[in-house]
Amino acid sequence: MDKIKVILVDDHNLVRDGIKSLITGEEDIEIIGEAGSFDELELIMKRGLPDILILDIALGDTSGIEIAEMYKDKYPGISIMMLSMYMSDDFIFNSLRAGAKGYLPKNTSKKELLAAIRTIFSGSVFFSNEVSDIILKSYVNNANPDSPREGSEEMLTKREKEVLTFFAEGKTNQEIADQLYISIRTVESHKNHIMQKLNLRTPVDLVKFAIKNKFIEL
Amino acid sequence: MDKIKVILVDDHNLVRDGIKSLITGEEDIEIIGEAGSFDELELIMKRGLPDILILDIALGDTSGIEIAEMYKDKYPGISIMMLSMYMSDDFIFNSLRAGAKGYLPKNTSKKELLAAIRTIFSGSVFFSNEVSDIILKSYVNNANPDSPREGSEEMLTKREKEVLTFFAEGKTNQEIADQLYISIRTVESHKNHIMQKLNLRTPVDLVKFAIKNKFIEL
DNA sequence: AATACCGTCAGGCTTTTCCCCGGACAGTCA
DNA sequence: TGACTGTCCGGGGAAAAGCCTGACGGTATT
Repeated sequence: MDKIKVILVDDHNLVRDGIKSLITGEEDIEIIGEAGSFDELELIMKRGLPDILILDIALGDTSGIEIAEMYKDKYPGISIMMLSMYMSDDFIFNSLRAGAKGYLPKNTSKKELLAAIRTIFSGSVFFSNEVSDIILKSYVNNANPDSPREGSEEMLTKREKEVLTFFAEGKTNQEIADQLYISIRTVESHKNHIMQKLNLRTPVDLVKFAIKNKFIEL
Repeated sequence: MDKIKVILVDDHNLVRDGIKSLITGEEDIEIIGEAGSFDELELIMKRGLPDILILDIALGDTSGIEIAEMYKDKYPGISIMMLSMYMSDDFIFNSLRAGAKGYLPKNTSKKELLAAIRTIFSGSVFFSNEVSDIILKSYVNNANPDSPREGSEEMLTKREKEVLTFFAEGKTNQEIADQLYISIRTVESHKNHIMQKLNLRTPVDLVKFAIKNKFIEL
């Protein structure tokens, strides 16, 4: 039987080594490549495709989510497992929406990691109890995690995102208006729309949202 | 010769395994224990003290920085190396102030990790080029990273911290005034003082500062 | 063709914040 | 005791933001 071919993508050497050390010794799994960035990944993908891609969600340049989205269409045969520091439901749902077949926290155990790889390879999806809990809870509260969720950045238009970014960088409405060559009224409109869409109350909430959703660096 | 005794503290198994796999095989270094939380660490410290403590800066319950501060006095013989996801200068300086003898990013190489351990054990401090760059740059800009630094929360009075917290929670000046039973003018004063002390320009900066320094949850 | 949404803009008004001044009082420390 | 700092408060004016309403052309979607 062929081994399960895995490519590892994480910009932290320590994490990559951790996974490697956990997998080494398993006879049915083989790491055929590893990368610390999207560019590296693209290179090694040319040398041979894996069955499973283990992707750090918070990759430096191009995020794991973005990569997953691109590969979902480009390589439909490859299953993607997301690796994340956090059990944030935002991350989980974004991963699902991007087509990931599994979501593992970085404090996972060897047992869980191997189970996840084998499960995904068999064509199923794998979520630890903790992750499924979060998914279930959100179903209960929120109906459907697929369509843009309440308070998710996907509800915002391109322009609104621009305005939000500038604002969260500390620019005044007038400065934003000047920078975008629009009237200050328009800026106000956009901000209002954002607040309504996201159900936020104060400018401070806007800033927090922008940080949470990585519009700006903290 | 005795081996260098190391205890590993990180709440991500993968990272711990990564470090372990890097160290295994080195004859002069021995991992005598590992922990995923401060409580666990306290337990294994009772069974024997290490020479070096490798500490994740972003530990779940008690942060690595806090632990370093506590141990600096409690176990002056133990050298602490901080491990961090980010090259943020805030993290670096907080680590130094807490008495850490080294600062390593999680994407460090095996070579650097081993060099760091051995250097610290020999009594020196270890910083990669990248880290020293940041430290140097800050010296140039900022004079002295030891006494309460420019933009450090230690410069704020109790009252100012209260005001900042309320503000970063999204309260208006008036609301803050009501809550603290002071005049809105006083609130404005406090805010002004904070901005001056921290050298911040906009209210948005205030919010970011509050988040960075954990006055509020994101 | 109708509907819905996006992006743009405006008037007019209120509220809030910002800025630059000033001062009072209490506690601490040299 | 004198100097300093923290905390408190105010005036007055300028700037910014917020709120509500209404509007118009463009572009998808259906």
